[in-house]
Amino acid sequence: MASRPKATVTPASADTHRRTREDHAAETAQDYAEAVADLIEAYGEARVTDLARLLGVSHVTVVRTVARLQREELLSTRPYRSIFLTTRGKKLADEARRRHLVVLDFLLWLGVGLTNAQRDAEGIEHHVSAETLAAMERICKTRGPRRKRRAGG
Amino acid sequence: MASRPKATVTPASADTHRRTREDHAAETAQDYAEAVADLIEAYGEARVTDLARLLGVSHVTVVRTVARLQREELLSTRPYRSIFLTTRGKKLADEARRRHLVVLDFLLWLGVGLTNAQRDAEGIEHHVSAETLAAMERICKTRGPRRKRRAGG
DNA sequence: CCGCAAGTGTAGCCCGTGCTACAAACTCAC
DNA sequence: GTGAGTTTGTAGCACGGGCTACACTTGCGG
Repeated sequence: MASRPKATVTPASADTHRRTREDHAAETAQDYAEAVADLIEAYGEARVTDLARLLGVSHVTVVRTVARLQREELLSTRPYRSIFLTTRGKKLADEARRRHLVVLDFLLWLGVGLTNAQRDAEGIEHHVSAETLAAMERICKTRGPRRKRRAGG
Repeated sequence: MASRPKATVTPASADTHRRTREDHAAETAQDYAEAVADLIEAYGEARVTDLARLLGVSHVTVVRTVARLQREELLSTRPYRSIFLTTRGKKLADEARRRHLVVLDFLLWLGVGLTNAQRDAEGIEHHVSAETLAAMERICKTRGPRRKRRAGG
């Protein structure tokens, strides 16, 4: 195989593709930060069980992930106590929510129905660069809300 | 905590969040199918090493993942031989590439620079529902390509 | 035909995230 | 204060996917 023209795929493509464990872990972190912020806002505190329900996983998974995020200083908690966001965690949550909202708004602007817009926003928000996010914001503004009547679907 | 108002988060939110191992595995499958298709087109065959380079992971990772995808009948290969797409694999690759192109085109339409558009498309393509994809296509067409001069940056 | 480099495969490790089953702590009501 | 029910934590398993180190094939060039 030494002879065949090597797949001289530009290194860039590898870069483009590379989505490592760290990326996934970072997504999880954002989801948790966002969820904790939501719960605190809604109920005054975030508990393991509520997080589990909100995120759709077992409480065990939450416990372990919260432990990891605590190691990473995004959350803080003590055994059998509720969960808080650290300063860094708050920042992360804010960014995440902002992204989330921008993407969601944008999808609605695009004409996507609420249900799908919400679902897709969850997935997309972790993958939009600052540039794309800015473009989304811009277009939503300059062209005015084009949705309204579709908000139900 | 039996008393406090339970986080009566709509079950829907859990549904919205739930992104399981299977989702990740499915994304990987799409990436591999797409990559294999690309390599076959470009070089006539897909080999482990080329895939590794293209995807930016070690050959070992490729070998194991290819084995899994072979189990799932998306790819076929034999030891030390090159890798083929099964019928199902081809179908998956086609869908993936179509999505990819639509998303990429759309991002360019949005005014995002090529580099970021490519990177973001990689991430986003796995998370757009059929509805969103359709909306993207529609808007690209009805409003004509608004990019061109920005394709470089 | 033989050796060597490139390609491919295997062993074995780590980590994140999912689970069930079980144990411990907590809290409320009595 | 105590018991019951809820919540939280722990043990132990599975799996995907990342890696390095090492072993084996392959195929080309001499």
